[in-house]
Amino acid sequence: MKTLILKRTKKFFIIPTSPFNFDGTFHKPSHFPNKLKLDDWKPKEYCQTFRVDRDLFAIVIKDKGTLLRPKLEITIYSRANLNAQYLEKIKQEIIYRFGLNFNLSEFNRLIKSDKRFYPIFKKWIGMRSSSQYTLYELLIIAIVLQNTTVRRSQQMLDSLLASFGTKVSFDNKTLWTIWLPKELENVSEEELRALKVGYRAKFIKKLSENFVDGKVDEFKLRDFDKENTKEELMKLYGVGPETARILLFETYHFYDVFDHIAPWQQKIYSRLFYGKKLVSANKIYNDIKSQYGKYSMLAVHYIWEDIFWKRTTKNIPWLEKEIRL
DNA sequence: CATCAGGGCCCTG
DNA sequence: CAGGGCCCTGAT
Repeated sequence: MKTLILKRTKKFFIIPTSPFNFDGTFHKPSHFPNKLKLDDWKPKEYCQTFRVDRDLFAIVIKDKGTLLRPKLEITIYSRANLNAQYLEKIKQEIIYRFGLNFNLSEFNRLIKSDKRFYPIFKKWIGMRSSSQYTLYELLIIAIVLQNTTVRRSQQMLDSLLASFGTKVSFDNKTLWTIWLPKELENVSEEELRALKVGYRAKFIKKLSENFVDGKVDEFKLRDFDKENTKEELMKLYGVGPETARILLFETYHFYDVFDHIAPWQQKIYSRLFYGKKLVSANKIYNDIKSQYGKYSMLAVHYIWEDIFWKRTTKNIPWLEKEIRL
């Protein structure tokens, strides 16, 4: 097992667009927690391992501002000394991944006319859709989520990390990071299957090859429109419409990717939006689209994360049943 | 004990 | 473009 110790530090500040919600942006309680943690969070402070190209860092982000005058203090932990140019690159990467420069004013006006859910929106005003990960990293997570229960997804990611991940120590903390695509080059499908990832072994193997071969350019896609980005993502082995949708929302910050509702999502939406056990997917789709339009997925995200936040302090029986840990 | 479906996708006909 | 099959696991 590889352990990386990061001792050198550099500090800088980022001013996100206002208003900004620190905890809602840097912590998404709906995401599954595995044992070998990739990040850590407490109110006003967030840290994670952080890949930029082939380099590996750790970052600590602290909330040093307010909702309306936001300010983030970033500390980068690295092995080598970082020059100003490289620091700027890391800074821009943080800004992109967490959507720190997005203008949400139109969305913030829209939610005011929603009498029923405005109290919830108001709690999270300034929250962004974000992905702490590189494209490849989020794809790996999306693949272990496919066609299984959350408990098994956790197990799969943990055993993959234990075999191929890197342990990173910094600032009296230890977190893990996902391997690079190239590091699976000499790993066979059988070895992956031995980690009980099932038929996903082939997906992980071929997907990693796709990245090594340069079949996709994470950064080029940032300039593509939604349809083209989706098309490019779906060229990757193991990526279908649902996985593409997750990436379009979290990695590429498209706010309206509410085009498909899976049965398990349908059950949770039914409770959230109608207080009923089951409402037809078509009705949910039409209602959400007509109310929130080009911010449909973002609006759903606010309501969705809110119930998972509530779940951290109180038991919600129907939700426990639906997420099937 | 057996059967089944799950936070989809690939492949076939 | 509809439908079967897929690795494993926990629920029934």
